Parts: sequence; C-alpha cells; structure tokens
Amino acid sequence: MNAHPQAVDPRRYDVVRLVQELTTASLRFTDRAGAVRGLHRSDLNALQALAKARDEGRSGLSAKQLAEALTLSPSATTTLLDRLERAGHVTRGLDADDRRRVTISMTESAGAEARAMFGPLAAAMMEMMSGFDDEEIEVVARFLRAATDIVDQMER
Amino acid sequence: MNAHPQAVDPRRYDVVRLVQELTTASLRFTDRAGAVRGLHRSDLNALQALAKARDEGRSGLSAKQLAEALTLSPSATTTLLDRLERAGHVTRGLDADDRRRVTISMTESAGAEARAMFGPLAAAMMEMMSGFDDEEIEVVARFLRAATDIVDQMER
DNA sequence: AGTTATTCGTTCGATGATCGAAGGATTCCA
DNA sequence: TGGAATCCTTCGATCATCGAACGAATAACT
Repeated sequence: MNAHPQAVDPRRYDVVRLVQELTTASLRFTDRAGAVRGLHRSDLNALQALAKARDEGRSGLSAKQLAEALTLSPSATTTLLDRLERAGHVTRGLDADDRRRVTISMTESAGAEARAMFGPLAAAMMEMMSGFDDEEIEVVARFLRAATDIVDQMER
Repeated sequence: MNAHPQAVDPRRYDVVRLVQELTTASLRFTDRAGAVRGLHRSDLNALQALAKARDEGRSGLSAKQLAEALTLSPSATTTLLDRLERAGHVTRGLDADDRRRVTISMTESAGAEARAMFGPLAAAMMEMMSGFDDEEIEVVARFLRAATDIVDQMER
C-alpha cells in the first residue's frame, strides 16, 4: 500500500538523485584525500567525531564514546587509537573522575591536517555560493537540515 | 596569502558544515543498511556504479571500468565480483567484441535489494520536499549540482 | 564495610578485504 | 606474423576489524 499515492514529481525525484551523487562524490573525495595522508575511513571518522566534540565544548571523548560513534568494536578502537597516537594526531589522557576511562584528544597536528584536507574544498564551496543570494542560501540550508534529519532518523 | 580576502559570511559557512553533516549521515545510513544485508562499502559502491551505468543506457560495465570507478586494484575487484556473484547480485558475461573483457551486470535481486534499502529513504525525502515550492526546489537542485561539481573537481 | 556485578580499555588469535607481483589469454600495431 | 599492450585472474602477504577473555576500576546490593 501507499505505493503511488500520486505520480512522482520528476524534479523532486531528481533532487533525491542529486543528493546521492553529492554524497558519493564527497565520499570519494574524502577517501582519496585521506589515503594521501595515510588515513583511512575510520581514522577520518574518528578525527571528525573528535573535532565535533571539541566544537561542542567537550574537551575530549572516551574510547568507549568513540567506539560507539564509529560503530566499532572495543578492540578495533584500541588499534585505531594506537595508530592515531603513533601518527601524532591524538593523545591518550587519564580521566580524573573515572580512572578506567581514557580521554582522547586531538592534537594540533590533526587540526592542521584537517584544514589542509578540507580547507580548499570549503573555500571553493564558499566561492560557489557567491552565485546564490541570501534568500536562496536560506532555502538551501533549510533543505540540507531537513534532509540530514531524515537520514538520521532512518538510521535507527 | 589569500587567507582572508574578506570576512566569511557565517550563513554560507553554515551551509558548508551542513553539507558535511548530510554526507556523514548518509554514510552512516548506507553502512548500516548494507551491513544488515551482508554488503560492505565496496559492494554498495559497485552496485551503485552498475545501477548508474544501467540508468545511463549502458548494458553493463567491464571489470576494469568497475575497478576504476571504485579505485580498487584489479585483484580486489576480482574478489569483489566473486563475492557479489556468489550472493547472486551480479553476473559475469563474456564481451562479444573483446573476449578479454568480462561484462558485469546487475541481477534482478540486486535491484530488489537496492529498492529495499533506499526506497523508504527516497520516499521520506519526497515527502519532506512537499514543504518546498517548485522555485525553491529549483534553487536546491542548482546548489546540489554546483556542489557536486566542485567536489568532483577537487578529486583530481 | 564487603562482596558481587558491571564497565572500561587492552591483549590475543582469527577472519577477511585489499594489495602487489606474476601469469595466461586476447587484442593491437608495426 | 611477432612483439607490446590490455584484461582478468591467481597467489602470497599485509592490515583493519572482530569476538573472546582478561585485569583494573567503579557501582550496586546487602
């Protein structure tokens, strides 16, 4: 049921495909940019999670939190942290409150790598957006927020 | 040089972050949906490349084309095709023109899997877009095309 | 307080995706 | 026709990830 309540608007369906193309293009870009620096997907995901945590005010994440954010097993997370620590992108600190926990923090070098990877892309996007007026940008932002919400909700 | 030609417009910078959030959310969703079906990223990428080829009229891709699309070594591609063939999602055919080539085609079961994975997401997106009028959808489409172009160009 | 249960991170052995090198088959070119 | 290039596969090795088990630290229960 509910298969074809009415004919699908082709323009809107195009947008669905465009979203998919954007995400796969971004995926390819990220993989490539990371590979050049010896970082694979999980490493990038971890750094991004740490960066997000930092931007939201938290000083660092525990290994467990990271494992959950990455949907990674505890043992895999240990290996990943060994890797990132060896590369100098992350430090392991002891949690004062709970001494079972290990607090993970990004180093400055990780931030520099991130900027080197994504800075040019962000700059190009900013320039591209000069072709949109403020009202249009607002529409785009509204769409992106709504689309992200939907994808996130499908996730559970 | 060229660090701050002028102050960055915060609204536009927000959009950059929103794009990133959308892509990472989509990535998580895809990984999860695939894992449930025993498909990992490379398998999904391969099926998507095949679907795209089919939608563009090409009957199938050669193993080499697939390897390039996935940035995968020839040997890894062989293994991947073994896997997909064993799962019944793909068939290997001989190319009539060049008998070195192996022509890869999606099976009907692969299409069914794809619909099961992405159909509900697409439906939710379509419904979400009813909150946008035609003119706004056109703006969004223009933005998505431009953003994808940029990401693709950064890729080289 | 003391004992038990839970949580956290790590280590260990195993699995599997991917890689590079080498090889057989086919096609291109001179 | 013969040599070079292309295509896919096989083989051995590497590395990320997993599950199970462990020691340390905390929480819960009595």
